[in-house]
Amino acid sequence: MLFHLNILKESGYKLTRQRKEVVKILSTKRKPLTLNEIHDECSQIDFASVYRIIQLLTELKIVEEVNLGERQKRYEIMNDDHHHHILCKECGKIERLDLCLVDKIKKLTDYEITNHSIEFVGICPKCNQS
Amino acid sequence: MLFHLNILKESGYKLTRQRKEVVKILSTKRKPLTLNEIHDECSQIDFASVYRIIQLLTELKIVEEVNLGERQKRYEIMNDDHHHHILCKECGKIERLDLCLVDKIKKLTDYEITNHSIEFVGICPKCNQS
DNA sequence: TTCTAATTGCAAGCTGCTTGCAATTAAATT
DNA sequence: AATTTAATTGCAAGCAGCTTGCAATTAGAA
Repeated sequence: MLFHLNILKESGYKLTRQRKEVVKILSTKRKPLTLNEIHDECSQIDFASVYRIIQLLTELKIVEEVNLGERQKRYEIMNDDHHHHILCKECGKIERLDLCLVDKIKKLTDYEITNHSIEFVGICPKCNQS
Repeated sequence: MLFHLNILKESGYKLTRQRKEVVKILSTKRKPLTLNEIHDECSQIDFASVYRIIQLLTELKIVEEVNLGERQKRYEIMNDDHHHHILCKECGKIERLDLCLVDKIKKLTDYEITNHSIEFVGICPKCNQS
């Protein structure tokens, strides 16, 4: 929380009531929330501001985008414990997975896995030259 | 192509001009396309029909959803060669990865990986009971 | 306390689906 | 081959979730 606010400050951004509240919500919940869920938790912050704050926090790597193939993206506070997620198709519950090797997953969880996705984003060699 | 059309037929769906054309486009391109890209390739098919055809093809597992964290989902014809993808942040190029173990990826590609996601979808034990 | 550039709230607009419904059509039946 | 009818399509309208321009507000430097 304080650590994350420092990143904001040190990067030259103002510590507004709105930014502090959004960071607080994400730090408390510690799970991937949609923009709407974050907005719902907020007292008196416009949706557009939540949107812009989350954009900024993502750029600064204070939060991380989580994409579970739902209609909307989710956002989770970033710590140094890299992990992934598992989503229940039926009830929508999202749990956390602390391991990321595919083969081990089925042994590690009691879920009946119906889908998984492993996707990478990066810069291709051609783009990397220029 | 014919194989995929048979699945449609055997599942009791009509082989319409529109369905055949969408399957043909996906079979020819053999890469993940957005609804808009599919619609653009079509001659005279309404967007809503493309949408409903893709929904059906996905249910029948003739096509597979591909989620690369973009604004829209993509859809790719499904064969028995399970694979994943790598997207270039700069130029948007999407390449195919025939391996799916994370650690090996960086050695297997010349991309500079900036993000990856491994997400699972399934049925949680509680939902599985009921 | 004053000042000013950064930030916010408001309102309008956009993209990418999603749906209801009447018209059309594939294919089963005659 | 013609008829029939339930499935499928096109059209048009609508919606969720984001995105942006701009005037009002405010954090924090002076």
